[in-house]
Amino acid sequence: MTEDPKAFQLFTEIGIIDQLAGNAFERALPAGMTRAQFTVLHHLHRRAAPSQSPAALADAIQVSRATMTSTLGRLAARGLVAIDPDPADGRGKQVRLTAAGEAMRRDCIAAVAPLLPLVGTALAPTEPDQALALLRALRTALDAARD
Amino acid sequence: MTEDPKAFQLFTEIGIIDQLAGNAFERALPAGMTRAQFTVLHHLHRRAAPSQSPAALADAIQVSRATMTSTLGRLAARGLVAIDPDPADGRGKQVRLTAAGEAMRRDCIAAVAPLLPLVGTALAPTEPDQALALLRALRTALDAARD
DNA sequence: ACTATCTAGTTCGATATCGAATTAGAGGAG
DNA sequence: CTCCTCTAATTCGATATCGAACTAGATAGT
Repeated sequence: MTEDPKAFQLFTEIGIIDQLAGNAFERALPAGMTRAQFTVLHHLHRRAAPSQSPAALADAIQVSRATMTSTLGRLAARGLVAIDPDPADGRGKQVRLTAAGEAMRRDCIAAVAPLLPLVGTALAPTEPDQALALLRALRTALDAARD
Repeated sequence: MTEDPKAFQLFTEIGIIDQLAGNAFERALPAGMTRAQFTVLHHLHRRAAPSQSPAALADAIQVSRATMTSTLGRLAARGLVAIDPDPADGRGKQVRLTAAGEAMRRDCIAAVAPLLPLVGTALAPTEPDQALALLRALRTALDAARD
C-alpha cells in the first residue's frame, strides 16, 4: 500500500489517533472547555504543591510559555484558576486551582469517562499495557532528543 | 504515580508524542512548510488518481472541510497545488499536485529523513511493527465510533 | 556598584483546527 | 416542472499553537 518507512507510518498513525481521540474528547467536555484547559486543571490537581509557576506548567505539559500564557488567561477569566504574583520573585507568578476549578475538573472527568471503554473493545486485555510501554519508550527518546 | 485509567494514560501518551514529534517534524521542514500542508502534498502524491476533491482529501486526512479549504488556499497561493472546477459537478473542485508541489514534497521527505532513525534507538527491532499493529487497531475502533 | 547575562512572562503575527451558518448546485418525490 | 432535501465548498469566530521580539526583574563577574 505504501513504501513509507516504518517510523513514518508510526507517527502518521499516532497523529491520526490523537486527532480522532482529541475531537471525541472535546465534544464530550462541558460547554466551553477544551482539551488544553482540562489538561492544565488536571495537572494542577495531581501535583502535591498548592501552586506552580506558569513556566513549570508549560514545561510539564510540553507547550511553549506563550501558549500557557494564553490558556491560563482563559482559565483565570472563568475563575477556574487563581494567578498571584510570586512573593519570592518579582517576575514570577503562582497558579492554583480554585474551588470552581476543582469542580470543573471533576465534571470533565465524569463527562469523558464513558469514552474510555472504547479502548477495551479495540484491544485485548493485555495490549493496552504493551502499547503503553512502547509509547513511553518512544516518548522518552523524543523528549531526550529535544535539545 | 497516578490513578488514571489505562485508557486515559494511553491517550495522554499519544498526545505528548504527537506534539513532540510534530514539533520536531515542522522544525525540520523547509521554510514556510507545515505538517498540515505536507500531509496534503503527500496524500496527493500517493494516490493514483491525478486529482481529488477537497471533500475527499478532508475525509482521507481526517480534518474538517473548513480546515481543508484553509490549507488548500495556502498551498494554491504558493503554487504547490492547482485547484480547478469539477467539470462533472458545478459545486465541486478538483485538486492536483503541480510540478512545484512534487518537488516540494521530495524536499520535505529529504529534510525529515534524518529524524526517523530516532525510532530505532528507542525501540527494539521488532517493536515498531508491534506498536503499529496496536495503534492501527485503536485507530480503526476510533474511526468506527465516530458516527 | 556596574554591567552583562539569564530568566519569567507577555505580546504579536502566523497557521491549524473546529462547529455553525451560508451559498450554490444536484437529485429525488409528486 | 416544482419543492424539498442533500451535498460541496466557503466564511466566520473562537481556541490552540509556535517562534520571535519585548519588558522587567534576578544573578553573576569583575
